[in-house]
Amino acid sequence: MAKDDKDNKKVKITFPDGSAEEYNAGITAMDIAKRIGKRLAGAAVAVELDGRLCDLNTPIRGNVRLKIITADSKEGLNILRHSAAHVMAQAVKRLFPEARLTIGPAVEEGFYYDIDHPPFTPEDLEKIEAEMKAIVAEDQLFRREVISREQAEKLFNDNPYKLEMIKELEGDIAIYRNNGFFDLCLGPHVPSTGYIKGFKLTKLAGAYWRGDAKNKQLQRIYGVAFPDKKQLDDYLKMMEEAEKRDHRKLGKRLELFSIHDEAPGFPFFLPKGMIVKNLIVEFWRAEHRKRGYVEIQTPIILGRELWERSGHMKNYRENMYFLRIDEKDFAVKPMNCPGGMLVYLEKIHSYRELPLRVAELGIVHRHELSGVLAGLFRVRCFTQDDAHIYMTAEQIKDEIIGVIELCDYIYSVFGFEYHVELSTRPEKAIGTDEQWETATQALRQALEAKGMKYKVNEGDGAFYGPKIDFHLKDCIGRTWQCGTIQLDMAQPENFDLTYEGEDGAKHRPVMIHRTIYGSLERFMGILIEQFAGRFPLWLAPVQVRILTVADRFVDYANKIKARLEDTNLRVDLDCKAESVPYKVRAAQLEEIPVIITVGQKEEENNTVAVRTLDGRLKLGVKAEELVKMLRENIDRKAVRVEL
RNA sequence: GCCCCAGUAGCUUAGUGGCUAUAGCGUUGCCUUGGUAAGGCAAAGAUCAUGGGUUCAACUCCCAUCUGGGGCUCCA
Repeated sequence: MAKDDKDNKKVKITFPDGSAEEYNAGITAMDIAKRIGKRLAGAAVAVELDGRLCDLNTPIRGNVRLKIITADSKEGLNILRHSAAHVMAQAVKRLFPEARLTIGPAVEEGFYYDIDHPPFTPEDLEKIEAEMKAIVAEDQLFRREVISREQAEKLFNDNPYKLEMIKELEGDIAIYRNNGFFDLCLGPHVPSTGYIKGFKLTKLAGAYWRGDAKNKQLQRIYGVAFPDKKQLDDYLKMMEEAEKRDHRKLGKRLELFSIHDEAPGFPFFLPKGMIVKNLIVEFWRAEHRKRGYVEIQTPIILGRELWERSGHMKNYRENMYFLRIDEKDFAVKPMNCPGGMLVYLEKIHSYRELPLRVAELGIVHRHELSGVLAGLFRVRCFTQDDAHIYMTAEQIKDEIIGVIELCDYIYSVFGFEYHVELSTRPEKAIGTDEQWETATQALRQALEAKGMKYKVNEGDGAFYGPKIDFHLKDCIGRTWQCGTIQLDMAQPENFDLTYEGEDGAKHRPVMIHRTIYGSLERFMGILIEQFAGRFPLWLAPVQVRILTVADRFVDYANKIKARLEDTNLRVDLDCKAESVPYKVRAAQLEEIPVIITVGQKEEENNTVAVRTLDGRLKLGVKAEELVKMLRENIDRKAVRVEL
């Protein structure tokens, strides 16, 4: 790009819609944004010049493709949030000059900054927020400066973190100044601090330098930021609403599960939660049977030698529970695979049996760090809907595609959206480079064959192989890994698994571990939040509640109840001496999908009055008619009851 | 495990160095016999998470432990 031709030269600027205009060289994107302001959806915050993000006040000296970035776009929001992080850092430095800044990126909904300083208190947070408001009110300009390495090292000589970062940077170094504050930063930024209109500091946390627990713990301050106050308020309101769907609260209110001090991280399932759990298992079994899986169950406690052989003693020990019985060491299984291996080894397998799909709903125990436990999302004991598939190398791709399809189908029945990640070789790993390469390629190819978008997590695989993970969202937008497909080219070696090939010789099978729900517990947590406790009819613990208008209709109510129960519906009866509105309200609060009322009119005409959760009422319905309608809703696993 | 915050009837919650610790929901009993999101009255229900300390006096202040929440690290 030309540098010094700022004279009266014209530059040609091409816009994303293909149109082009000529301007005097040296014009800034800000000027252009002002001229075309009305055509922009939101406030201009930055610009993309030939595909590179730049500040709005960058002078344009050559022909370029130009795209104005507005505050309502994804990039625009990131820029705004990153600028908010700078403002926060500036506020912290004003209030706590001895604090050392490290890094402060934009994240989804907001930003954070990691700061080396003794822990902040919630009162400090308020002060910092007030100081930020002052800085925003001052509307300070953000100015980019490119300096040499030496200048940078001098400027940040009191900050070892920044010096470490400078060392890793190549070429000249960019800093941003606003008023007296400066920070190492690639940019771009919004033109001035006044752009940051709706923000709030949300939480304090400890975080390790470079994300490594061996390093010093820093103080992380999180905030959210939006282009205006209204969007911030909407966001805060939405979060408040979302918290009402928290599975921990609903689990208690709807009597689904409980967790006690006597067993932290080990959930109890209550009768209603058990109904839901059993139903999702039933569904899972049916779908697996259709796809040629067989099911086994292996012990929860297995001898130490097995874990030595599988490599778990070496690679997973910290997470395992041990016990000693009759002077012999045992471990409680953290994974199902070693048990599955023993089953495979029980007989000689032929190539004709492959792919061999062996499923197991295995209860596993893992000693997770106390700080990570979270309701049903992160527990120490969970049921894995595991399966091991043994196959030939040629079968890998099709098998993985089959699992991807099964996952997609099952999630779609629940109406879940998900995203996929591919994780590659971690530092702590067994197996050779070639094995890892082949295995990772196989997963990649399957994903590409299905045309799936995926994110790559370098070094995030299991110690025995690379994996594809399926992530589902909870009510506040956090994602949790549920389904997983893990290629394992190591365990078949460890256990010397073989099959007899067409040539009569022994061959090593390839094996995958996979789950769909991941953990029944975690999946149920997601399920509860997804439906906000209002389960579809086929999953509802109580499908129909019958209520009586007065005591003298209890006999008739019982007759109706027996009738419905004959068709396997889950029905209960409320004949409390309370008013109808009272009992209707109670049933609605329990999220019971169908409420039946019986009184004089119903008994005389041998009918019922049916109310659904949406408040709709249907009078004079015959019992057979109702059963037929409910069965139809259950059979197609309808999300909302339609009568 | 680390950082920040919290812990009062089954649930939601008031309270604060000082008589016997609020209230609503729920539960139980009685009255009411009703028509689609709360009828009335009454009773029972709390060693204020646990253990220490400070004080004439602690639910309240301090320390430790446990548990929970949000992050970090880790992971289904």
